[in-house]
Amino acid sequence: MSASIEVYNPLTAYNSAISKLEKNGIRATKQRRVLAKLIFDKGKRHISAENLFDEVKKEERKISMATVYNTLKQFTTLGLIREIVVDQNKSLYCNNNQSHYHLYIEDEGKVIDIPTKNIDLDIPSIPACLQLHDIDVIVRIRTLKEKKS
Amino acid sequence: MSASIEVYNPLTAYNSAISKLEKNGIRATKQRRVLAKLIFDKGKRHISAENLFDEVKKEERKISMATVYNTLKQFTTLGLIREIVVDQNKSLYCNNNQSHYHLYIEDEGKVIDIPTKNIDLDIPSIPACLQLHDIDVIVRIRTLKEKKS
DNA sequence: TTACATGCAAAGCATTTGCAGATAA
DNA sequence: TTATCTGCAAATGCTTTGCATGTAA
Repeated sequence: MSASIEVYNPLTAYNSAISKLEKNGIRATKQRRVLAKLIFDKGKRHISAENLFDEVKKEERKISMATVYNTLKQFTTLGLIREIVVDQNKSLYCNNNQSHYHLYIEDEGKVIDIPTKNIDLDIPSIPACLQLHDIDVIVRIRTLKEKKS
Repeated sequence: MSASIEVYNPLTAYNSAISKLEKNGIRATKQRRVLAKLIFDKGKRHISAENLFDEVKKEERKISMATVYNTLKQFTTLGLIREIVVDQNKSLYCNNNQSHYHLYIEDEGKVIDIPTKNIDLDIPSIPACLQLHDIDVIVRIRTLKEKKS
C-alpha cells in the first residue's frame, strides 16, 4: 500500500507535532504553535534558526531568538525535526521525518533530500552496548564556477 | 595488487604532506612541519584543533592557536586531511586520506573509521554544472546508559 | 630583500544561559 | 496558584582576522 515516494501532509505533520508535545508534557504555547506552523506548513524543507526567526517577524507575533533556538532544540529532541550540521556555523533543521539523506550545495547553503533507497549502508556490526542514534549522510556538492579554465 | 584493507604509513604520509605543501608554493615552515609531524606521525586518528594545540604544548615549540587553526584549514584545502563536523562546536580532522566514513560515538566524542566498501551510494543524477566535492557519512551512535530501565 | 608566516589579542558569530516577568492549566 | 515558558541581554566557545613582528628563500 505504501505510497511509492514520500508524501508530505502539512496538516498531519503539524497536528502530530502538537500532540507529541502534549504527550511529552510540553505545553503547546502560542510560540510553539506558531513555530510548528511555520516549520510544518510549507511542505518538506530545510530551515535555519535565523530563517525561522525572519519568518516569524513577517507574521503576527514576535518570538525571541532564544525561544526559536530552544524550541528547535526541543523539537529535535522529540524527533519532530532533524538537525543537519552542514558546517560549523550552519545548522539546518529538516521537517521531514522520513528516512532520507542530504545533498548539500555548498555555495548556496542549500540542501536537497535524497531518498534512502538510493543509499545502501552496510554498517559493520555495532557492539551490543551501543545504540544506533542516527545516520547522517551529507553529499557535498560545489557548483563549477571559477573552475574549468 | 591493492592492499585489501587500508595501510597507513606515518613517514610516507608526513613526507607526501610536506611535498604537497611545496608543490603548492606553501613554505614548509617549522610550525607547519611540527604540526604535520603531530598529525601524521601517530597512525590514523581524528584530532581537534584544541587537541593538536595541547600536543604542541607538550613538545618543544610553542605554536599559537591561530596558527593551528590556519594550518588545519590549509591542510584541509590541500586535501591532506579531512574535516569532519560532528556537531556545532566540534570539528575533528582526520589524517586518513583514503575514502572512508565515520562512526561517531556521541557520548565520548570519539570517531571510528568505517571502510568505504561498507557503504554504497547511488546518488541521483547530479546536474552537469555541479561538482561532487565530498561525501560525509556520519553514523551517530550513543552508548546505552540510563536506558534499559 | 621581500613576500610570506606567525602570534597576539581583539573581533565575529551562532548558540546557550540566567533570571525576572509572563503565562497556561 | 504554581510550575513552566518567554524574552532580554549577557555569556560562551569555537573560529577567524588585523596587524605588527618575525622568518625563509
